[in-house]
Amino acid sequence: MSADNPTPKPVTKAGPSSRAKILDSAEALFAARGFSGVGLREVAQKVGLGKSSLFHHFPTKLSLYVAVLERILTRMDERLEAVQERPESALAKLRNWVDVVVDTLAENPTYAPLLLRTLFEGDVVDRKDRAHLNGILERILSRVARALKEGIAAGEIRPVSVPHTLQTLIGMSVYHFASGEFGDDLLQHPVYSAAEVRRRKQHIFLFLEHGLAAEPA
Amino acid sequence: MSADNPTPKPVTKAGPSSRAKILDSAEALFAARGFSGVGLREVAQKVGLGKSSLFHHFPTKLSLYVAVLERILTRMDERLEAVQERPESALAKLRNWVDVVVDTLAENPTYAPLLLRTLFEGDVVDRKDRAHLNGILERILSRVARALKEGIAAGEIRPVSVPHTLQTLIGMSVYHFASGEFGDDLLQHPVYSAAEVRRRKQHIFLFLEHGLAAEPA
DNA sequence: GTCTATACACCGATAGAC
DNA sequence: GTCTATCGGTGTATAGAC
Repeated sequence: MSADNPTPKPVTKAGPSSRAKILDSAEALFAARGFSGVGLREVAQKVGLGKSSLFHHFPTKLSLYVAVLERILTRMDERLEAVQERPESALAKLRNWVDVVVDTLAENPTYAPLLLRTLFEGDVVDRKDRAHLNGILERILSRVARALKEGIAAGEIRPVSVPHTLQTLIGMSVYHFASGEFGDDLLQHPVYSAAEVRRRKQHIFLFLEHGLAAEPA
Repeated sequence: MSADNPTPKPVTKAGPSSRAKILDSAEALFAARGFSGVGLREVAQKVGLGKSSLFHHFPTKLSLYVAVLERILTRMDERLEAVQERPESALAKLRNWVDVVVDTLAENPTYAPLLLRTLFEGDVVDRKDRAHLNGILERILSRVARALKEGIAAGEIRPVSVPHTLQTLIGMSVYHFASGEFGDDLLQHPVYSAAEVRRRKQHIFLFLEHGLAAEPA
């Protein structure tokens, strides 16, 4: 792919590398205004470099964007990988993953907007990069899909459509934390406040277990 | 607001006005690539006009964008208003609205991406226009919120957080139909195909009523 | 109401000095 | 590895003829 490491990481640490600083700044800006809405001029200024210096680290604007996404997806994947998968019930596994995903999104307010954007800004990323990013994304989703299938096979979970359920889970978590000021207005509290994050988790858990109905069908 | 009608509608019809044709073209392009990703040159070309002619109908690019959004929100609101609100159960009302919203999104593939975009492209629309658009949006959401509150008061619905439930409903409907190629890949069928639209509705209905659990708690 | 011509800022990207 | 200077192109928006 087009966002390889030019410098394979200075293990001899000496503060954050320029590359990391560029990624951080670009992540914040792309999350707020999308690929087309951000100019490299602005990124460079935020990093404290000249515009042309960016091209030493990333050959094109697109490669920078892809590198930002790759870092986010990788980090999310790593955190999910670290979750213990003891022989639990499928719903308990699901609950654990929701817990980690919500925590990760809540701790990194750039993640949800950027992830959601790339789902329908598909036009900007070309086929090759998209395939690479989809690979990481698929690792994440396949974990959940497997748990759903096992739960259904065991009779623990209704025979739902697995893909539609994945879409619902993404909507309940990623969309919520990407909803910006609209979400703040709706909740009448900041979406990213500790209290609302807790409420969101609770809402998702209970929704998964009971839906809306008050009395069991 | 900044997107008023210069020509207050030619009731003497003679084919679609330039204004309507501009709105149609802009809607398709903005849905696909967002505000910053679309140039007026491209819009004008799609309409079959010169670039400068657009400024006769809309004073700025932003006013065109706002006009597109306003038209979508208004149409959605009108369709929801037409739904009979007989003295039904709260869950039945909810079901009716989900039915109409999903149909409207499914029949107009530009709606979901554009609606979802504006939620976190908040920076582009200024305060005044945003207030106007939020007004229409609020009319839509308040209907659902009222039904939820009534259902909770009547003991028909669990004592959920109303705002969080609204977010979940938006995620389940708007996000799903905005998920583009990613959604197609996940479902392994086109999101907008008749069969998948039907499945989505069914999925939402059953999820609202039961969640995921197979056996009543 | 549509056109051509134009203004001027910014875009992503390159060349080459240091 | 960062800089200045510059390239060609496009961005929104305006002026003014028709």
